[in-house]
Amino acid sequence: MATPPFRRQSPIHISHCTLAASFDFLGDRWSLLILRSALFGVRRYDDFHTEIGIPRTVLADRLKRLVASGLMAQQDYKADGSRPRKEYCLTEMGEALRLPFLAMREWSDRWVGQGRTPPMRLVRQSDGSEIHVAFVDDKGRIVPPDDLAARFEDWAPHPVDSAE
Amino acid sequence: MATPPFRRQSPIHISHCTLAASFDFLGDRWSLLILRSALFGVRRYDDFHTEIGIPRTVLADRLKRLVASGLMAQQDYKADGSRPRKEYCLTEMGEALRLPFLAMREWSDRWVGQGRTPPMRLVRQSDGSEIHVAFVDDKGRIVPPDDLAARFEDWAPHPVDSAE
DNA sequence: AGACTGAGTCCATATTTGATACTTAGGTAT
DNA sequence: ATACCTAAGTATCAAATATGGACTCAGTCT
Repeated sequence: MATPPFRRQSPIHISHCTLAASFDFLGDRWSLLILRSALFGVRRYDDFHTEIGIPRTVLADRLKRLVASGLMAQQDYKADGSRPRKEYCLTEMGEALRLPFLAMREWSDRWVGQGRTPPMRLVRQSDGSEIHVAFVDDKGRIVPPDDLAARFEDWAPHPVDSAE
Repeated sequence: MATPPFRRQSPIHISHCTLAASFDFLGDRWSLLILRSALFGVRRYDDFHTEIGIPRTVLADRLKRLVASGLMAQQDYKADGSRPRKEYCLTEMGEALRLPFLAMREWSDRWVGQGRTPPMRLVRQSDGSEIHVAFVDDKGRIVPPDDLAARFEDWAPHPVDSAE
């Protein structure tokens, strides 16, 4: 699977592709940056605003969409000396993005951060050993990328309802 | 690392974050869809156009950006009975996106494709066993997500030059 | 009561998108 | 050699989105 053969069409039609469907609600720069911050633990409107530099209108819109698509949920909180407010926390669905985002981070550290020491490393809490994202088979062995193959199911087409 | 503590700021400033930088050139719906098709083996302008339904002007723009950022390269090709043309192939850098994209696909099959049988599975070519994307440590053992920790380097800030 | 603050909304302008039509260049058939 | 065909683009322009600044709102603190 290292490099796929030339094709005129993808084997999965775009209207049946959950990956393509997910790009509808998280496939834009601002949503991705919000999710990045959220995965680091940021939760509040103004914190997203100042950290990301996103226009307030766009932030309000994106948070609404992220909540609507189930990635984030509003929660009440109350800081001393101020009135109760809402914060935006990742749901289990949103939290599950950590693996793909960390895979993406390894990619960007390697290919965008050209030789610079990555600012963050992942380690095993228990013994401090370095951690990476990789393909593994069902016996827990690492699979080299060129031993990969794709199997396509014969299925009655059920279009993905574009979660929007 | 299961759920990170609440923070007012991300530990990595956005201007030093290679992940955030990469969202500049691939963090939009169309670029992501083009890359999805490209990872399946699609290479030609008109094939992208008809498969994705992207407006021709936007396609031209996105291909230009993807080439400029090093993810794709133009190559000559010649089909029988027609004149030489250009096609857009993934570079090594673009090909390396397969892992993060497949991680993302597993996520979307699980969370967007709610219980439906995923249209594609990854298997080991050699023995057909099922393959997934996971965290592994340097001894090749799978790491459960809650045994993960992040280590931040003390580094002199070198802003990521926004590859644009 | 009045100032403060986080969390938004409103509005005018600038940019991007999307749909359709047009252009280009070499190969092929006549 | 001429006319036609096709993939790969450009041009144009109305409609949709994004941007940035000002404005609103509702509890808290003084």
